[in-house]
Amino acid sequence: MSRIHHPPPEAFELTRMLHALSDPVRLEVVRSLARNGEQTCAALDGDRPKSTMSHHFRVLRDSGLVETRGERTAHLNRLRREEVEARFPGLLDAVLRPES
Amino acid sequence: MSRIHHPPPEAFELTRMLHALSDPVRLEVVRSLARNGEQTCAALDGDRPKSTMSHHFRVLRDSGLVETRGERTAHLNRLRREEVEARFPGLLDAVLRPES
DNA sequence: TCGCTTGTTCGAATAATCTCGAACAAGCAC
DNA sequence: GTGCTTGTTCGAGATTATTCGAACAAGCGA
Repeated sequence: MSRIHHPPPEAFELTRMLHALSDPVRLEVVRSLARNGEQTCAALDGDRPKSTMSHHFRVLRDSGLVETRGERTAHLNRLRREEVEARFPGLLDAVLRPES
Repeated sequence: MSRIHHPPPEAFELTRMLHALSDPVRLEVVRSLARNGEQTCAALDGDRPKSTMSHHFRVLRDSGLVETRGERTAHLNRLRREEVEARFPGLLDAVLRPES
């Protein structure tokens, strides 16, 4: 929690979001969130250190792709599908195709 | 000329292409090519040094977004629209929207 | 309270990217 | 040939990303 800030859709920047999506680890996280809905950070690390994942989640949050809800001790992450779709229509669909 | 290689669509990698698109200069180049068709490198530099633009064009080529045709002394660049669309449907449309 | 769990933050090392001047290659005109 | 133009390549510097251990904060249960 604390200084976790989520930008409003008007503040989304395309290049920032594309950069966030251009990392294999983060892209896999986004796909898992799209497939399985809300998940904790722990469920999404691929045996990677927590500090590494925390960094990736921060990049995803700053871009607007992910919202982290600090419920209880475990944080829940969700994909901001509607907001991203409204701001950059078609982008998520293109990136989430299984064969991509 | 020389070692300019253009990957076939099967070799396109999504993360690589997203990274190529995540730079403001390169995104502007891609948009200009989409809007105006084939253009030389000189027509696309924004008063940036040639070596800088050459670097960006190489990133764009390696990702599969741009094809450079070495006709005469001036090289012509074109957006590989159909190939990108076939490999990652919807991606270019999403990125080329004017309001993005 | 103590211990356990989940994530964040800090700091540092490593790696990758971006930028740009200088030198080079190739085509064209004269 | 010389000169001019267009781009590439090389090299270096500066900036930014990525990775990860260590320390920290906060919630929950015994």
